Amino acid sequence: MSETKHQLLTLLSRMLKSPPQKALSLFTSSAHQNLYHTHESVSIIIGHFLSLNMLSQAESFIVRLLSGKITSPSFTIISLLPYLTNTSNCYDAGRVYETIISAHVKAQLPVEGALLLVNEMIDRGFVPSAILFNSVLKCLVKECDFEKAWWIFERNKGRVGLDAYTFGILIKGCCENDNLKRGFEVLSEMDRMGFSPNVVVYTTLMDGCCKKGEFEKAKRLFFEMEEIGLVANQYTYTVLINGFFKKGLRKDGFELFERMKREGALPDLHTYNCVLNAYCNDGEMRKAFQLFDEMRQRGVTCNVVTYNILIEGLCKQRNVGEAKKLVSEMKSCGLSPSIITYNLLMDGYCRVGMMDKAFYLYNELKSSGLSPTVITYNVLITGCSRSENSYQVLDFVREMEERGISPSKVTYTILMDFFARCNDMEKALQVLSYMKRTDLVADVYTYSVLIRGWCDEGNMMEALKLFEIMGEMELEPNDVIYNTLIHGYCREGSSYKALKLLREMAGKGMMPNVASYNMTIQVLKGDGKQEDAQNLLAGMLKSGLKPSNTLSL
DNA sequence: GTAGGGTTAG
Repeated sequence: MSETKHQLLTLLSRMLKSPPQKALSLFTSSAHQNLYHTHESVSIIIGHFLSLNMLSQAESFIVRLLSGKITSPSFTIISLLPYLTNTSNCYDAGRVYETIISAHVKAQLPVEGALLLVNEMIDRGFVPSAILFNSVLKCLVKECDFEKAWWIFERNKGRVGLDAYTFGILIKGCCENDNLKRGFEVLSEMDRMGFSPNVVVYTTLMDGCCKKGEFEKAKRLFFEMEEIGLVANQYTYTVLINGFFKKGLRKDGFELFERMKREGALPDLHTYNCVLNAYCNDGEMRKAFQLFDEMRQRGVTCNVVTYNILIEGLCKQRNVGEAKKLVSEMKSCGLSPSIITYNLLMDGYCRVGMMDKAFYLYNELKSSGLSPTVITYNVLITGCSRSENSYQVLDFVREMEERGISPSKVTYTILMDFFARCNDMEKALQVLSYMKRTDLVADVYTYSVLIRGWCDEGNMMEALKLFEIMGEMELEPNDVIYNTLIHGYCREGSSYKALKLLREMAGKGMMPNVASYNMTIQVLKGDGKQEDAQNLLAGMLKSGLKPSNTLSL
């Protein structure tokens, strides 16, 4: 008999005679001696725990096994299972399954393994608890495999434990997968199956409605929820308030915030951050700071996000000095600036042309242990490309790639914009073809940059080609693109082409800018098309725009 | 301890 085999047998017999904790320590210390463990030795430990109803110990032991911290990683729990659940063992096989599956989920192993075990468990006539089933469902939804989660639910809903959480997880999944309709179906299904929806379920679905811009549906859910006697909590209000603000419904957002306070649902950190963000986006910094005081007076502790919101507001107003002071303030409150804080402040400095300060912060963030992100580089590259530091643009591209950060669609667009502004459309298009070789797809912003480039060069043929490609790709051109093309056509004196685009954009409900109107009217006049010019002027006045002073008819 | 809300770049 080999030396190690002898050691193992000795160990096994000692473990069998010892109480669980002692057995475990014997096992753990043996793991350092390069002993090759077998299913028997591992199952003795787990069996000890299970037979003494020490489920959490068994579970944490299995988690350690699964993460390869106890024995070789090739030791899979699934191969252990037959030893634990065979008929000669006294353990409750259902409980063994629950313990192992739960450990599997906690160890964040691929969910397929857990699913396999759930199915096996069901096939052997055991009923997974709601807690267990939910945790597996949640994993599937998290891994963006919602269809699979749905299928598992549909297939097993009569054979597993279910509760309100199950439906909450499914509704969240529906919303994240852009399937609001099915979210509502889950809510009815829940009712049909005899489970009462709770505030969380309603809140989740309301959040989904808001994110899809379906405010009427969200409001209806809110009323429905109150009708069945459920009381909205901080989450419910915050979801709605944030939803309103995100869609520009400022008045509704502020009204709901006041109502929330009246109803006694105390706004918390998230709520205040939402409302603060709304003020900052409106440039209402005075009101933002009043609210900042209010939240602190009410004992709500602000966090890094709160400061980031205020810092962004100040930076967007070009008040980087005050923003910098807030960073010092947050530090003195014991809050460490996050990478977002740095990105915001660097962006602020870039916007006011203080590139040296931005570079200084870039070095500071690196030495503070934070890692620059693709956004960090996008900020710096944009800053360089629009300042005297344009020679540094490619240095930062190189640096980000050296750090293993892949350029995003935004990075490529910034670079296209940079070359287009240098009147180097050849390079700009090279960037586009480079981007297409990755799996990134050009969007409206990308095309607007290139179209503006061609228009600035006076090459309307190429600009129009890109405009047509956008149509083929079913990308809806925005007002920036229309205005750019209109300017281009006016510059080359093509009054009717400009007029056609003006009408096209108005037909799509977009508002041409004043310059587009002014230029088109002037070019029409130059072409002797007085009637068209007059009509356009009338249309312009009707939509509330003021013609420029230089316009004489 | 199994479900819900807030911040950055073109």
